[in-house]
Amino acid sequence: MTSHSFVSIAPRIAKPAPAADPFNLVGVRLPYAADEEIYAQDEDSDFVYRVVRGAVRTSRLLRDGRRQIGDFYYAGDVFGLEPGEQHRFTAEALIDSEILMIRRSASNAFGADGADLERMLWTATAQELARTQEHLMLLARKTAREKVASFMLDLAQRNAAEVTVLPMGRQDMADYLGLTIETVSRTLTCLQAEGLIEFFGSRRFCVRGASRLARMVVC
Amino acid sequence: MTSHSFVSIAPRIAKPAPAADPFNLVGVRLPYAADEEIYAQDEDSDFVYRVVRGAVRTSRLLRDGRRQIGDFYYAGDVFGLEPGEQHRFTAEALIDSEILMIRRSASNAFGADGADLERMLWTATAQELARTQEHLMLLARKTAREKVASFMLDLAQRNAAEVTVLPMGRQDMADYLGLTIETVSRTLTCLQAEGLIEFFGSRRFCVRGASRLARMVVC
DNA sequence: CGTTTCTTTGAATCCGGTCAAGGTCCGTGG
DNA sequence: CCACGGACCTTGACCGGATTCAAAGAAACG
Repeated sequence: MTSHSFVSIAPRIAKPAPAADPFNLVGVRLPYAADEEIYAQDEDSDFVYRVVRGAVRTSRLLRDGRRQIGDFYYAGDVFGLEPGEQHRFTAEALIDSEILMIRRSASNAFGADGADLERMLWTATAQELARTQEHLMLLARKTAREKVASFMLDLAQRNAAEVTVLPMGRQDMADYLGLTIETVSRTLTCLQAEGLIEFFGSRRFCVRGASRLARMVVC
Repeated sequence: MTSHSFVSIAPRIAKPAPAADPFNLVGVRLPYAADEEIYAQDEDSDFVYRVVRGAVRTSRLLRDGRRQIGDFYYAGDVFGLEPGEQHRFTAEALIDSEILMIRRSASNAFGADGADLERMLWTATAQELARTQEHLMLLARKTAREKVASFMLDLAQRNAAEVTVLPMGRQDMADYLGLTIETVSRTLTCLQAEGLIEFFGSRRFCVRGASRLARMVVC
């Protein structure tokens, strides 16, 4: 297992100014190794998390072993705010990561800061819902080609650098896209053969035909 | 179009006591005919809605005509609280319905009542997220049989009566489950042949093998 | 290096989609 | 009351994209 890959991905949510950031006031920073569990499915928890460095996947296991990945989270992203009493997904570090965690109920104990936290939780939940809806469309109504193309483009677009590093393996991609690992692999080979993307090894790639790629992402 | 079917489905969220219910304080009731639009995709809106009587579907159209149904809502359910500035889905009445609507920003204008509204919005959004995640699992990792079985069982379970009436047609079911209308129809025929469900016409059915049906709903 | 794990490729299969036709339900009007 | 028409639903035959099973190839790690 690679445990020191460096990944630089732009955050999904702009970090609030430090002064107004509830995480900085009451958060705790913890390191996690690759594949280490941050919290478990069905575990109840009162925390919310933010990726400081690294990358995280949330996943859910069905009884018969089928696995679905809920989402991937990168530096700056907030996760773990599933609304119920207990987590419906497991969260694991994809690579070596640093995670900031904060007690949700802290919002009651702080005056103005509590309101800030509340507001942040609300915003993050709303974003989470929007992202889940987008994921839903992808799963329900897209072909394997479209799924893989969306995924690669999405990843590349939140990366300033020319070359993007995949923090996850093919199996994780497959479980996110609702495909098998073989289909993902074949589709990537195909996209590369068409000159839309180019791989350097199996984890590093860059987009060659961004506009052509974008055109095949129906929305 | 049948426009006066009677549907009795239990609400997803228990109605709050009238005194604490923000809808009763500032809501407006409106009637909608079958297939009438309540709000449109990309329309921006400051309202939240509750089904008083009837049933509603939210759906989203891709450029090339592919349609995905977000969810179905029945009496007592709250909908329309997609977080962004504008709606990402269209909402339409499935059958003749009565809808209560309330201005979201009303929460700022009312003291304690505003807090109640805020709390209700939060709860409803959280529930919406949970439901969307469930829908995601269904779409990504279930076979046609499992999808249809889940759907029928779910519908039957929130119905006190012996016979359940489907407020939507086969096309709507298909667009919800990520299948074609033919596959839905075939699968229903198959489930009926196996004695798991029984149809009386194409809209009325009851579950015969609830436990066998439940067993095929992986979760 | 040798071993293990991950990825790619190939061939065969199958589930669900597509295309096409027939059947049913239901409202309307003769 | 029955005949007609249109929308919706079901069924059949065939097709194709994705899965499955199997094996080879590449990359990571000790």
